[in-house]
Amino acid sequence: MERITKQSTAILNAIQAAQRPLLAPEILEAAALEVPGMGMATVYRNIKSLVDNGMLTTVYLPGENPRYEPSHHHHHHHFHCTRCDKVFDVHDCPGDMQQLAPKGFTVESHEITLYGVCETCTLSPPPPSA
Amino acid sequence: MERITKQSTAILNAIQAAQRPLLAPEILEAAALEVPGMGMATVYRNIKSLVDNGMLTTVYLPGENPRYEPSHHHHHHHFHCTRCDKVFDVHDCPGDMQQLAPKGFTVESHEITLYGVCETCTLSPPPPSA
DNA sequence: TCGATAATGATAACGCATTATCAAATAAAC
DNA sequence: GTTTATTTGATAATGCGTTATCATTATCGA
Repeated sequence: MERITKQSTAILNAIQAAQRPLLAPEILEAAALEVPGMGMATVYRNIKSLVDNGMLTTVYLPGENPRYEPSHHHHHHHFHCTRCDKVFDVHDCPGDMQQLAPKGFTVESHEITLYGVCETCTLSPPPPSA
Repeated sequence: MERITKQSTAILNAIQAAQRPLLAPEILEAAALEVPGMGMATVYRNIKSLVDNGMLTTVYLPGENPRYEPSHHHHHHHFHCTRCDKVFDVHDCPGDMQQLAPKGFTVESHEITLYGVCETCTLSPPPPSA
């Protein structure tokens, strides 16, 4: 992945514009708006390259396929909307978690996932069921 | 899964004795001590049945295969030891997380995973490398 | 503009956890 | 103990995300 192509540009644009971690199929969907006909393999190839470069960070959430976001290099968490299944960054953190662990255990890091309803879904409730 | 068999008994024993969530292969390993020659398919069949019954709860951690523990029906979290990869229950909780979410988002639940070194691994450091 | 070479797209293949299949073994009702 | 239906074990098959293959296309340095 040394050359700049329409596809690699569209993929990077999609990820940076999203402002939230995207699944591989979401990256394809967004990038294909810019470059119609783009293939899934191209998305995976570029993701792999960007992750290896350190430009992209892989976000693992419980029971979910990996998502990808630009590397932030600062500690943050994630909010998973149970309506639209989109994931958003949460920049706040309750801080040290050592006190939660059992005696004798040493906490080195932690991950927090919040679940609920995002602002968009709150403002756009689902249509009444038939 | 209506009949009680050596296998189903051993599987349930293994899960209840573990005092921590187990992966399917860990359940096989433990139950096979009681019933040698047990097959993986039997483990998956019994897990599925117990989960359907509500006896077992599936524990999803980021980037991990599902683990299983007896249904607790109380809110708790998990500690993942980065040395031995075992997962332990954490019964403490920092409480409501609404304040972490962005404006306009509603938090309905949360998951916390702690990472670090468990007591056993702290007391049994790895042997010096060759 | 040309040429070397890397990237793409289509598709096959892979890895791995999980599920289905089915003959043999076994639990439990009679 | 017999009978009958369920469970088991071995193994094939499945699902699905991801990666490899390879002919074609496109980038970019010369």
